[in-house]
Amino acid sequence: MNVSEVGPAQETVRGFLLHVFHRNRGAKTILYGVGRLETGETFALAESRRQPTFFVRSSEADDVRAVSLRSGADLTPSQLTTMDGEPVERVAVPHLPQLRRVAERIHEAGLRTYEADVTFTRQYLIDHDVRGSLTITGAWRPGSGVDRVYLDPEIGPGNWEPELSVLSIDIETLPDASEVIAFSLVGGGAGDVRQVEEVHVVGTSDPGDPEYLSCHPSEHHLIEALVTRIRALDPDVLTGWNLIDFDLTVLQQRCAEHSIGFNLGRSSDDSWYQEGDVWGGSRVVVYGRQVLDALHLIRATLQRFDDYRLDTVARAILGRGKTVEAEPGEAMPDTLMQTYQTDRRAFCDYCLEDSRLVRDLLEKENLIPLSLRRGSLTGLSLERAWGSVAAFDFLYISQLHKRGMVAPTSGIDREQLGGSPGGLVMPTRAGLYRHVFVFDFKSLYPSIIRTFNIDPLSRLKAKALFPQRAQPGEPGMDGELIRAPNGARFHREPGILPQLLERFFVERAQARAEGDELAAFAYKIVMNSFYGVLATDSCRFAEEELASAITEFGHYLLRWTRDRLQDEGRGSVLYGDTDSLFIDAQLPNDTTASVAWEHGSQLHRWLNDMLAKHVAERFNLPCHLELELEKCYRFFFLPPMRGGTDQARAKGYAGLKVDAEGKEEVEIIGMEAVRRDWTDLAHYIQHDLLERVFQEVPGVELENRVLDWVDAVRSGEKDEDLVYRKALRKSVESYTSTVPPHVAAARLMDKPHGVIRYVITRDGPQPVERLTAPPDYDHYIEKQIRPIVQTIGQVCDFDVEIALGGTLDLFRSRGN
DNA sequence: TAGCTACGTGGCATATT
DNA sequence: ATATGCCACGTAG
Repeated sequence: MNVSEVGPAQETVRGFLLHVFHRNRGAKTILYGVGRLETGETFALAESRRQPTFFVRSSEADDVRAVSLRSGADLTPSQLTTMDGEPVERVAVPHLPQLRRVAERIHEAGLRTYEADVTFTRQYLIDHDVRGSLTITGAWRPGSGVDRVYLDPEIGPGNWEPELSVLSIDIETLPDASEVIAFSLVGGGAGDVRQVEEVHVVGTSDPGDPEYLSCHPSEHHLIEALVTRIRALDPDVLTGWNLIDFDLTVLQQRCAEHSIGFNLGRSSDDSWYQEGDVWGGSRVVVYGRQVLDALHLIRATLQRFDDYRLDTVARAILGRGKTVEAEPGEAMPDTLMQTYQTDRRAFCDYCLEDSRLVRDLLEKENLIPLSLRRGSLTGLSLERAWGSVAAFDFLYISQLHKRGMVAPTSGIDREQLGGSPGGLVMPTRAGLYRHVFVFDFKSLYPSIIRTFNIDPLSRLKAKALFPQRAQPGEPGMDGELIRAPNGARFHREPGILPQLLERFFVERAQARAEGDELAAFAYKIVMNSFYGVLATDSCRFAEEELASAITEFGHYLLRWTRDRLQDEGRGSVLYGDTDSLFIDAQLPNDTTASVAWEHGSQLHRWLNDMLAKHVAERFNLPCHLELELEKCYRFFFLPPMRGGTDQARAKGYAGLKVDAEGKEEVEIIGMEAVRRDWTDLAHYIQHDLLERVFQEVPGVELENRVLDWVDAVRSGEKDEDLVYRKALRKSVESYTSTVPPHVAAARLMDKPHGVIRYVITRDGPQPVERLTAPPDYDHYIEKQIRPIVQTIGQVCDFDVEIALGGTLDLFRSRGN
């Protein structure tokens, strides 16, 4: 090694870890980390001093020694305890595979382990309090795939977040994906590093070719070029649409075929693909980079789209889509092959645009910075930044360690979690109302957890003082303990979860104050995920009593608020769901927006004062619960259930929302107009009619409006709007008990998957890709228009049969 | 390499008139 | 023909 190349021995730099992994080298297991430094350089670190560890109870240590004799395991006493205060000993082994075997043998002997499932890399990050950002202190030397290599450096928490370089990739293949014919690369630079936009195809170059195009004589050369280009551009993140399950999978196969090393990473190891058993669970490991599939990211945001093709999502978000469209009745890959052969320019533009769309989508939705933010809160890599259980685990175990405790091993003979109730839905009467206020509890579940100190540890502490179970009933106090409506008790000494939430609430407010809405949003998502995690089997800290305590406190608070409002004559509660109350304050019809909002604000102050007083009096606790005046409807429509009763449906309503300035907007929640499995025809009609209802148009006008729609449908004018969209949530073959229409349509397709778009024709359901028969207009009038009209007709003054039935008969008699 | 429950609706398959 | 149960889906929160 050249001495002049060695950096100063104790220099400390800030950086960001992109990828942490381990390698079994001889009898040892070595940890590696790869990332980017504040200086812009890349780095790798190797840690050889640690041993994989887990814990066992000191009381069972002798039995453990007997069981793990000759396994290389080394037991040493520790200062740590289990969550219920039992001392533990540390079990260390030099080699990770041994750890699995030893832990298994201990479990088989009926002995308990702690944190035996916490991965080696996770242990390392938790112990050093590193969540992405870090500081590195130590000597380094230049490396081959990275700029600096550190051996056994000291690391600690950091506060620097990089601007990551993101390379968007798209490959084009023959229609059966058997051969790669082109690829495009877009992005790749961070800061002042260059951005690229390039397309590579198999073919010979031509003077008319666009500048961004490179030609390669064969698929072999093309793939070599792709691997070489990615490594040369050296991005932190690889992305693309369905990149993991299509592009990289195909690429790996073709690399194998051509004996080209499938190495897209920063180390000398080949990249590899792992199939996921759940949709979106697959991943690709590229050493030293992160692979973020834009499709997975978009799905993780829970935004809803008609389907998840790049074209559809890009049109919805960016307002522009793919540059080549499938010919009617032809599959996309075939149209694209046509283009490849006849118009290379168009083909290349198409290929390039696909990568650009992905880059622009991520940019517009801020998904990379958001993943980065989330990862920085939860200690997870970008790829896993959206996993709730893993995030909870990381945060909770980190805090347990700080309190001198270790967590139980996950997934070892834990009895199944019983169900716990969810949110409370208040029964209501259908109708059209005026001047309705919507109040809701801000971050209800996180505030409940914080206010009532709901936490695995505070429950264990309460149990120690008061072992017998309380009966469910009114919540309150048992001595100093807090008693939830489900009978679970909690100690007052702040638990880990409430403290984490308190810190997050504070940091979120700071982020807000600094105008960092992205960070604020990341905090909100993470805080909201805590309750769900406590109710799922896959989380080691979950307990039925914890989940029920949270939701049943929610029931209690919602009912309490409703009763205060009604008992004090402040308004009648029309509807409520989980954390919201819809209140008819019985204001005069001609109340202006500003007067209504002023009234709402008074109600709001009154409610919050009462709430704080109540929590103080009944529980002797500071109240972190807060009601918010969320909106005001000038008109509010609660639709009746289909059966013809006057009972309102739950989770569906519409209203004319009005802000304090008097600006009005129709809002529809949960009803047909916002459901993907209803046609656009139904969407438009429902919106149209509701808009008119809120304008108080006379019944005759509604009748005529419906007649117009019916005529338009029969004339063929609305054929575009007759498409149903429904997802196949399992494979076509596994629909055995019934054959619903979307499955019938799917069976007419080549390789049906995802969202099926179909039309009900005179020959039954047909996918839009294979449409042969004309639409069945009677079906649409009966099944899409009639139910919508009937729902509204039940609370408005017009005749449904005149609006629909008359025309139906008229056209039938013409021999339809 | 796993957040949750509550709810309404449509349509098919089957049992009952 | 009509009632009923069950499945599947998408949605609210």
